[in-house]
Parts: sequence; C-alpha cells; structure tokens
Amino acid sequence: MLNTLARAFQVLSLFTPGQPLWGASRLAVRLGVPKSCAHDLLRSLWRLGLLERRSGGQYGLGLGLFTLSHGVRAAHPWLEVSRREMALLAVQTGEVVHLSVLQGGELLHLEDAHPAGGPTENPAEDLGLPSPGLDSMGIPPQCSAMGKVLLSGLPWPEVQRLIGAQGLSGLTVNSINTADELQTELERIRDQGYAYDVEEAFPGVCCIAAPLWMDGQLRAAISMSVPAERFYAHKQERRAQLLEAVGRLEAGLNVPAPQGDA
Amino acid sequence: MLNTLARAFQVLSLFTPGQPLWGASRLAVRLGVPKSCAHDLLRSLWRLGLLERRSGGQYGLGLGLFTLSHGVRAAHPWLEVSRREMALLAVQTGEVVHLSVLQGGELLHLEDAHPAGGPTENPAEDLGLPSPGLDSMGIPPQCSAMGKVLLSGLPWPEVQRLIGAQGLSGLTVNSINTADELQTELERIRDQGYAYDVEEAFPGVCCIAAPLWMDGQLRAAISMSVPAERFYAHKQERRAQLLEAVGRLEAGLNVPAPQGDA
DNA sequence: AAATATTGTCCGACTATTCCGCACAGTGCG
DNA sequence: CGCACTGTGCGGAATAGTCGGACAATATTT
Repeated sequence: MLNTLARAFQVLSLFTPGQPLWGASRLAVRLGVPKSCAHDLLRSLWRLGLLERRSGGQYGLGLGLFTLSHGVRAAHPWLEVSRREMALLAVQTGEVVHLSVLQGGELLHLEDAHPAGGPTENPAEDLGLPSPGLDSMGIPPQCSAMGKVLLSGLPWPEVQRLIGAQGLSGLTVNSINTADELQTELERIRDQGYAYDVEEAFPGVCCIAAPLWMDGQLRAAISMSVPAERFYAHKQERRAQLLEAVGRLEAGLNVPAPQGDA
Repeated sequence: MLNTLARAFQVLSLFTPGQPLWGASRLAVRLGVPKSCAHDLLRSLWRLGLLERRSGGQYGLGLGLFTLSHGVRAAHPWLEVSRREMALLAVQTGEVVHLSVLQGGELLHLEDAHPAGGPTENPAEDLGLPSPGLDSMGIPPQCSAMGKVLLSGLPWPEVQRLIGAQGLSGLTVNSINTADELQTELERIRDQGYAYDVEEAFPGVCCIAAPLWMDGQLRAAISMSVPAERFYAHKQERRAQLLEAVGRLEAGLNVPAPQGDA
C-alpha cells in the first residue's frame, strides 16, 4: 500500500464546505505530521492542479479534479441517465432524491436531485439535516433506508462482517440495534423490493429507498427523503412513485441499444 | 515534489473513454516501470476507492472520486450557476455550449450543455470532433475561441512564456501561426469582449467565446460550438445570445446576496 | 484437448525517495 | 515597535517505494 497516496487522499478529503481552506500549520496538527511534511503534500497537490492557492498561503480545492471526474462519468454512463430520472422524480413529488452506492461498508453519496432544482436555497436545512454540504458519510448504513437496501444486496455473512467491524450504534430510538432485527429487516426488504426509514437516522425525517439492479447485480440505491408528517400521510403514494421511476430507469439502463429503430 | 503522487495522478489520467480498462502489464509498459510497480499503483488506488476491479484483474475508474468532486463543486458554487445558464443557452440556440478555464497553460474543460440534453445521442460526432468523450485536452489555446479568450486575460509576457514553451503549432490553415498575429488578436478580443474561432481548430467547426469575469478577474470562458454553415449565416445572432447569457450569468454571480428582499 | 504464451499477483532486498528538524521570510496583531 | 503566528525552503537520515524474480490463473494457440 502506497502510504503517500493514502495521505494525499486523506488531505483532499479534509477540504469540506465547513473547512474549505487549509494551511500548512493547521494541516500538520490535523495529520499529526511535521509542518514541512504537510507543506510538501499541499505543494504537490497544488502543482497537480488538485488544489489552488488562495491569498496568504492558504490552499483550497482546485478544478483539476474535474478532469478525472469527467472520466468517471464517462466510465459510468448510467449515472447521467439516473440523474435525469431522479430530477423528474424530484419535480413530480416535490421531495429530495438521492442516489448512493456501498463502498467498503460505507455509504457513498453520488447524485442528488432537488424539487426546485436550485442550490441557492438549501433543501437540506428544510429537513433539519446536520451536514448540508457534503455526502451522508458517517451515517451507519443500517440507520437509513438507502443503507438497508444496499446491505440487503450483500450476503448475510458479509453484512455481519461489516457490522462486526463498526458495531450497531443507533442514532435515534427507532434505529435497529440488534443483528437479529437487522437480518429480519433485510430479508423483508429483499422480498418487497423497497425499504423504509421511519425516523431511524434523524427525528422528523423519513426515507423510502429502492434498489437499482444492473446486469443482475444490486449496485446502487435511490431514496426519497420525506418530512415525517408528509411521510405518514402519503407513504404508499410516494413509494409507488419511487418504484415506478426506478422501474423506468432500470428498463432504460438494461436495454443497451436504444438507437435501433423498428 | 512527491513522485508517487504525480505517478498516481498520471495513472488516473490514463483511464479515458477510449481506454477505460487497464491491467498491470499494459500500465507497466505505458509508464515505463516494472510490472509489479504498476500493480502496486493500481492496487493502492483501488483500496482508496478511486479504481474498481473488473473481471480478469482489469481496473476501471471507481466512484470514489465523486466524494472529492462534490467537495470541489461546493468550493466553486459558480459552476452550478453557470451550468444552469449554459443549459438555457443551449436549449435556446440549439448549439453545444462549453465552459473552460486555463490551468498551467492548458485548456481545462469543466462543463458542457447540449441542446437535447442527452448523452445518449453524441453531439460531438455531429460536429466531427475527434475526441468525443473527454475534455478538449491537447488543443492549443490559440486555436480555439475559448483559449484565445482565456489567453486575453493574461499579461502578454505570460502568454509569450506559454507559447514559448509549447510553440505555435496550428491545426488548420486558418490557425494563428505567429506571435504577432496572436498579440493583435488578443488585443482585439480584450477590446470587443468576445472571440471567434473560424475553423481554426477543426474544419467545419466554428466557435464563439466570451470571458466570464468574477471578482474583477477573468477566470473562465464560455463558448458555443457552431457548425460552419450555420455560423456564417447566424454569426451576429449567436454572438448576441451568448453575450446576453454571459451577462446574465455574471450579474447573478457577482451579486453575493440574492436572498435579501427589499 | 494439450500446451503455450500471456496476464495478474505476491515476496524480499536495495536504494532512492520522502519524511523530518531546523532556520528563514512574510504577515497580522497586540 | 516587537511579538507570535503563519508559509516556505534546505539538507541529513530513515523509511517508503522501487525493482526483479517466481508463482498462479486465464486466454490463446496448436
């Protein structure tokens, strides 16, 4: 394992909306390395175009990452298709829609769609979410509808290994706290093809999530975040809308050649 | 300069739409390093989530990059605003719209908007562009309207340094080939606030580009790619539409607080 | 189907790389 | 005006990464 790479990746991950600027000194104490070592990291990332220099020797995220990120989009065309279907669903229902995958036992947030479609107003605040800017990192998979759907695609021993490593630490009183509960829940989700999150991660926030099957594999999940009161009133309707959208999406994705006419 | 980082970045850049899978052997000969060294690189990038393993020990770009790329979007909110204005412009005119910045003397492509809005049909092929997938890397800045606009924001000595390093190698008979020509052209662009590319990069393709000023600095450029015949017929109209859109965009960007009412 | 020529993967020793301590320079603050 | 805090650059020392080889698994050929 290349140590420098891991360090550099960690550095880039530190640039969050809440902490968008980093200098050598702060980075050094955060990483627990000498000041000049942190400086080397920053300087190298800057010369690669991944960071840019702001005034006063502070560094912020640069645009260079987009070169790579465009490559990722090209390698995963289904993301673009999903994004459009998600936008439609968000507008149709007026709810926030997310798409995530499971990576190394962690939820990795990839796309989102907002009903108004504007990042000017912050829809996350309406729901009272704590970290509006970045991904839903840190939320245990078993506490979200999204995570439960994704876990349901894994064999149970694998799930055990994951929760064994991180433990089952519930966020609210509704969270799942025992392995048995989780196993039952995952089986039910596998059978019915969707999952609920009834204020299990955040009070007042409910979610409905459905798996996205591609090439016979559960590779991603799409969820709708619904404020509790609206959830209890329109549960079935929202679920039907979500499942219909995901169905359309899967139909479009698993047909490889849409260009051939009749 | 951290060598490992540069190497890893180079590796990631090799994953293009034309060559989306890499194995240890091919990577080794491409990089000129031993096989096992290339393997280490691939494996480390995989464990970071930046690559994912396909069947047969082949590696492809992974989703992990999106974690970082979302951070970049959050650090540069103007990208999101630009994207929307570009989408409007693309639909209004029926042309392909691009946004780029200059990074280390190279054109760095950031956003694009297509009139139909679909990646299913490939708009680049309609224009006969050679590299449909990725960015416009490799095109010398002085051969594109975009590049000329961005160069016009630099002091002339700086431009000289850049073309001195890379030389003036024209792509078509219309390309600018001498430094004097370029200097005159850049001054004109600076004055009039837009640039044309009359089949200077690719035969049959013309562009109109305008600078995007932020905080008193020329930081990006937006261009419209127009097929030659349509360009010659609707030059002024397209230019006006582009400039109007950019004007709206700048107005929206340089007003920091649009939420305050009267 | 057998054999071959690829490939991906792993291990251990060397050496060049990066890490680290220190000293310098620039800036904001008391 | 001085201080304390930043970012920055240099050289020595040790760790990290490179390198060559051997093994295993797959694909290709005969």
